[in-house]
Amino acid sequence: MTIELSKGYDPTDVEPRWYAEWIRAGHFNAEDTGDASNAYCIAIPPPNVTGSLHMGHALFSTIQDALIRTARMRGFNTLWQPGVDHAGIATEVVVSRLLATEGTSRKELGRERFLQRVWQWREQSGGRITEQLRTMGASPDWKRERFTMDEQCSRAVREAFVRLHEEGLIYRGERLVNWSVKAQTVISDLEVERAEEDGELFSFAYPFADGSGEIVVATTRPETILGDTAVAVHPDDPRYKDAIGKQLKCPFHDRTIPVIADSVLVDMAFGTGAVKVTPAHDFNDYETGRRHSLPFINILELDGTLNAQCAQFAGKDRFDARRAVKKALDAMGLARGAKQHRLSIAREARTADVLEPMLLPQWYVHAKPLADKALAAVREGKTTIEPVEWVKTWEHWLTNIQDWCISRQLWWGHQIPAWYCDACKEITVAREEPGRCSKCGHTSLTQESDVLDTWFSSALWPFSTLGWPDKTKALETFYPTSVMETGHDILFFWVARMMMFGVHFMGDVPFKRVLLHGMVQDERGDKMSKVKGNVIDPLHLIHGASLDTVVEAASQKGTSKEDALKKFKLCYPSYAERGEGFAAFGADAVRFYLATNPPQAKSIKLQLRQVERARNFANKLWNATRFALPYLEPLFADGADGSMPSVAEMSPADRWIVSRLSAAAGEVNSGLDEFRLDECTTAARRFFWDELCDWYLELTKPVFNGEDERAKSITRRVLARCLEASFRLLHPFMPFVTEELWQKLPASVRSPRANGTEAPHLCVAKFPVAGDFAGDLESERPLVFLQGVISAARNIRGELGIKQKDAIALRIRGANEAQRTLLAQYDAQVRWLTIASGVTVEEPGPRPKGVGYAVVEGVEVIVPLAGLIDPKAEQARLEKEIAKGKKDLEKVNKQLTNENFVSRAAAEAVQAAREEASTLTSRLAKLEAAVAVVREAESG
RNA sequence: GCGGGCAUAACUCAGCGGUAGAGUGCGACCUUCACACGGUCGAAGUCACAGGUUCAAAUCCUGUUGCCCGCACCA
Repeated sequence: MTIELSKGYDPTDVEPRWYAEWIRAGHFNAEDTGDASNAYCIAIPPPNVTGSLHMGHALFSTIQDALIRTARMRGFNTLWQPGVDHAGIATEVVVSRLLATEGTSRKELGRERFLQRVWQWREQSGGRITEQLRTMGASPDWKRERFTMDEQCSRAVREAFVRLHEEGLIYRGERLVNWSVKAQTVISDLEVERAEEDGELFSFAYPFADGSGEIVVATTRPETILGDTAVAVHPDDPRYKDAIGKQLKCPFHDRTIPVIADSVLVDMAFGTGAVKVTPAHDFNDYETGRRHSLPFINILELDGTLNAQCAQFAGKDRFDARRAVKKALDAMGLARGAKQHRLSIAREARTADVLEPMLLPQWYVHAKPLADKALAAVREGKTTIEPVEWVKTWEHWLTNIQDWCISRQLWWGHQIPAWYCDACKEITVAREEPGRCSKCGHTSLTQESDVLDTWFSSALWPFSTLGWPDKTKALETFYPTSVMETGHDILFFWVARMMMFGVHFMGDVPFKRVLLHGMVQDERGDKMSKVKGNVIDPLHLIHGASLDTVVEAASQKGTSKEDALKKFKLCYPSYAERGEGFAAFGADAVRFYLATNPPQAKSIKLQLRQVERARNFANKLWNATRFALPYLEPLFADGADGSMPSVAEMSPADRWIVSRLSAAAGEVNSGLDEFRLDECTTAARRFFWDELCDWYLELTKPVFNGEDERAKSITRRVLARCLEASFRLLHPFMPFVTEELWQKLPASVRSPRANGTEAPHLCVAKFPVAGDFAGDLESERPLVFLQGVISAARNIRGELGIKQKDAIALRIRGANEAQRTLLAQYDAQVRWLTIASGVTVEEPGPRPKGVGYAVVEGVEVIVPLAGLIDPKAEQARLEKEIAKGKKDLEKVNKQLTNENFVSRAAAEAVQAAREEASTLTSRLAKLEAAVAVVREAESG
């Protein structure tokens, strides 16, 4: 039977088919064996349930799936633990928007009905990201999919909260926090997004209460005057020496505030050197207030309006109040001008709301003791962080860690398991709803309405997903997990917190290696954002999309077509110049492209043409197989021997390609182990394209078209085995096309699983290692010589402009016995690859005229084609060669005439230089003689 | 201000002590029996700058300049 392949590879047909087949076969399922020695596990950094696939997801799924598939092929009991997190704020925003379109709201529904609605949304739309990961070819154990809000994870959350509380590591306290008016919740310092914006610095005067003058202060938030409880100056500032301790009159209140001296808060050189202090609404002022025991006056309601303490401004929105305060100060004659000012503004990521520092009671995790353990784990080498540069960042953050504010004023999330006694106000913390107050025994209790920060549940992820707090077989098998792989931007959010909780609750680190990758950015190195209009949807690359579709997806909704296109062209100049959208490149191409970037590069500049190049590579795999299959036909027969021939049976070409395969396998393996996927893809691509296709395949053509059945049989097996091994090596990076092609190969050449049993699919076949193939540099040498001869002849053809249709009569001089044998053996191949009518091996003789001339390993390559060769072109070509040779020789001679080099350098280095010098000298002599003949011919 | 990183061919990046590499792009030729999503050949780099260490430096050290990323500050 002959399998015929279509002319080009079409991923849209192949990819979904194999994914379904792998799932059907259950290959992604891990087993809770209890045997940790053979286990390999990665817990997915859970994507946001509201999310849809972006380039960051594409990158992490590419990297993690490559590691996971490799481990699986190597025979490990492999678990990639999937799942998503419940993304408190983001989900409430999404569902609230949905409610708005339905004419209702969160408030109107009330907590219970709102939560029902969120769950309904979760069922309907919350699984998109996991579907998209399937499209990428990701191979987690879907049977174990977890959600941070499911029963198992929720139980872990309650357990963790209660234990930490019992240990005194969770407390409730009133501090200054970041309040989002729009999201109606507090957020932690880490989630604050700061950016420079244009603002205004407004100056006004505080008159002294005794009428002896005034102090001018400046502010970007004039409305906070209403909460001022002091004005600070620097103790060493001569301007204000006498003012310290005096009272100032508040413009809108019947109260006075003191002038205090504070060297921490005040920078004498900035503005007037006097600072108004609003302890309840500014982080620095808060600290100042504590240092000086100032009153803390809260001026804001939770909805962003000014409260009853704010005189005539009470009830006004914060931004209206700002304008009103300025106007009022102006009217009172206290305004002292305003100027433009760049300042950094803190916003909430989801709503872009300006955050307000406010004094509110919240729940906190006392982070220091946990952070110390996390620090120790890395210092002791229990967990390694790669690339190592990040260790310093890690240390810096963990040694300066702040307590973690874990309460959120949301409904969607894990409601804090704390109950307030309606009688005595005592707090009872418990795993399950307590019947009575732990202090007074009263039975009327109200549960804390706040929920926990989403990251609290994410921090438990590496073990809550494995069944904690129960002692499970899964934990026994897979904890600590092998690797945590994620973007470096998430080091603190996830990695540090997982480490803190893992070490604390499990007594052991949650992962042995932390691998951090960079950010995918646009072609120019800018972060992807809809505002910039440079967002690329990975699914468009996979399935194909028109330019209109691509451009529309790149920008925010509502951007005009022209605008969006302009932005796209700006951000992707080298692709946009074509004015085309994307062909269906396929998931393999996206994966392979992403894997060609060094993972540790801080930014990966998306080069769309390279995705196309990766697609072309998939097509190359396809076509090489298409070429080979007809010749492999005998291997399809029952009982056919598809084994790799022994070295003794192999031709020099066979030995060469097998040795190259061994080298490639070595590089792919070390690249995987060292988190250098770029090295894997480079090595595999080079082997397959530059060596297997460009050389070996071409060399087999005369064999397959010849009469030597024995040679055919050996070649066939070597070729089949090389293809088969290539697919195995490439499978972690291009799972679909390799599976498709592997299945087309004769069963007799397909490798078994690592344990020796039959592999029904490539995704579980043994991963190759260098030692599987006879690798030996010495055995490569004959082919290197042969390639040198062929390349030399081709170079002469190309540079002298010899037409394709003109066959040359190649002459080789000065070959030794082994080289002659080789040339005889590969006569047909040399003729085929150099378009020669014949190859004559001859003794040295008088230098011929009117020929192209080259020297390869001391052997002369002569291309006689009188009449077709332009002597001037040949002379120029030879002179170029000579110039290059002279330059090289000069360099080597400079070394050799340096006594220090000869006496001090390593013996091998000196020896190599000597050999190089002698080779170059003899080569130059021959080339110079040849050029002399050309000159003579030209003049005569 | 503190910390980290980068500077190599037109572009994106490898290399990190022993004669400068890849892919893209560019130029020429080729629709010869797998592939034009292809083949062959070619051009293209004083490896940011200045010192130092070394027999030998893109590679190690110091400094300078220019970019980038964190963290802090910004009344």
